Amino acid sequence: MHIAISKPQPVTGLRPVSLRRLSAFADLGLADEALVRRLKPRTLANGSILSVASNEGTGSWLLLGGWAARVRTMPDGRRQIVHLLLPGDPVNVSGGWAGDRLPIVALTPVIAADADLLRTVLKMGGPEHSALALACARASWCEQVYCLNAIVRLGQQTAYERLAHLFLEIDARLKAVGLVSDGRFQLPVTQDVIAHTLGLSLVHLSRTLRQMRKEGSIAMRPGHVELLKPDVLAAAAGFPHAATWPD
Amino acid sequence: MHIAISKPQPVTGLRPVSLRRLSAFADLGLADEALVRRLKPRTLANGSILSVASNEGTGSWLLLGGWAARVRTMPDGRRQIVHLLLPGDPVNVSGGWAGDRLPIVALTPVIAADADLLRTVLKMGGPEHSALALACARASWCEQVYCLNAIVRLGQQTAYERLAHLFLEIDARLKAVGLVSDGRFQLPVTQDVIAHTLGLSLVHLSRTLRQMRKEGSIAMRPGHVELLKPDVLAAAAGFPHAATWPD
DNA sequence: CGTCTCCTTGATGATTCTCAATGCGCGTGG
DNA sequence: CCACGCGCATTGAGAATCATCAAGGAGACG
Repeated sequence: MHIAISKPQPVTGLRPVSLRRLSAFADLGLADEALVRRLKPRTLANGSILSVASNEGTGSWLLLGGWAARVRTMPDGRRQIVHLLLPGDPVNVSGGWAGDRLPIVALTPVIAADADLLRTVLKMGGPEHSALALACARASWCEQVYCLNAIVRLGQQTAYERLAHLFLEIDARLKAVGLVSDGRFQLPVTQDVIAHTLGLSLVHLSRTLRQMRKEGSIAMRPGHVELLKPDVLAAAAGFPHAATWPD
Repeated sequence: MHIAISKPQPVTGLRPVSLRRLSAFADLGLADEALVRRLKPRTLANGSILSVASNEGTGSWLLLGGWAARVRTMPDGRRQIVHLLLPGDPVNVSGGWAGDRLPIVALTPVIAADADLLRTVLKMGGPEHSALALACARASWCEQVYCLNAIVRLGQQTAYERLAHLFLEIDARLKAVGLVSDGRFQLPVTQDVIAHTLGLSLVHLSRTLRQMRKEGSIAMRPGHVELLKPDVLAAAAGFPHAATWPD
């Protein structure tokens, strides 16, 4: 069963996916929406570097389509995907999050709105964009929660459990931006990517996927995944990925 | 070779360890120092809960002696230590860090200054304590970096590599507050704690420690560790834990 | 002296990795 | 249109890492 590289996911619905995502965090005003809409979308090829390590103030984006990841590479070449970035995610917009200093790589062709302007505006702290600033801060908070979850996943769980947990997390995140239909979501990355996210070898991940398929817990069509038995997966995942925010 | 539970580490030097730690991040003014000194130290028994999950605004501390940890427990009882808290660490003082929502458990008897007042004062954002706020924010930043490092450690490294990396991290952090002398630092926790930090079984950690001892990379006396061959350990650790901060 | 906690060690088994080979789909160029 | 190459997924076999179970010992403490 193959997972094919696909075209960037289209912007569905009337409002861009970025606005749908951010509105879930705060009631955006008209000025907020206008500012977000003004940001220029760009298309980036698979493998592009969206952001370089230790280079602050550049590489701010609102991800509109396609997947990307914060990656850490070790001197001997081993790679760990620290966090997956999905459509709707703001990246490097709010300050104060160390994850923003990790390099970001496009895992598929990507459409992203250049948010350097947004970052600059929010940094000034004007009250006219306080709702937008709050929304971005909460999105950043959620990303932190996902990273903390990753520590538990990698430290305590088996391959099967890790995969179940990750699938549920992706499902929930994509649902939040309306990218799950009929219980199916697009998985536009190779198994290599999932393996690097879960700290597993490609071969072992492939076997774990097969096991889930044979059990009937999931179904896969090229480039897509369907969670057939979310309760079974949730039982395996063991702990939730709920990302509630403070304030 | 045994690692004994020991008494809380004394506050060494003229200034409390918290001030030594924070001064490394920013030039504290007299008002800052006075505020920190005013916080009341308390003694907490081993196993005490310093902070409860999802309970904001309470459980702010400046750790003065002893070790604590942010812990995540799974429904079936498995535990992962997400982050170790060492003497000098401010915890739950700055806002905006999701790690502050994890439960904190004392791993040894602990001396900690109650920092609820500090948190409140900094939250008001007055300019008279901007340096102190900056120092706390940078400490929080460092903690985030350690958590991101943990993801790579758990996802990509072998038991030996993880242990080497953790020892170097602890060594560097304790050095920063003057708690390493003659290349030796206190390790006041049981091997169980280290195992839960590294996502390893107690037995396997014990064997890995033995291996390092036989190689002569480390030496252990009850409650203490000495890194005899830091270069060997660094080569195994593979990636640095440098925590530089922005702004 | 007995008990308790913690560390150590051995034996065994499960999980996971690595190496290697195969096959499928797809694009490219003849 | 077909042959070929390439990237990706799959599968098998064997080995390494790591976990679990179990037993024993050293030290602390009452």
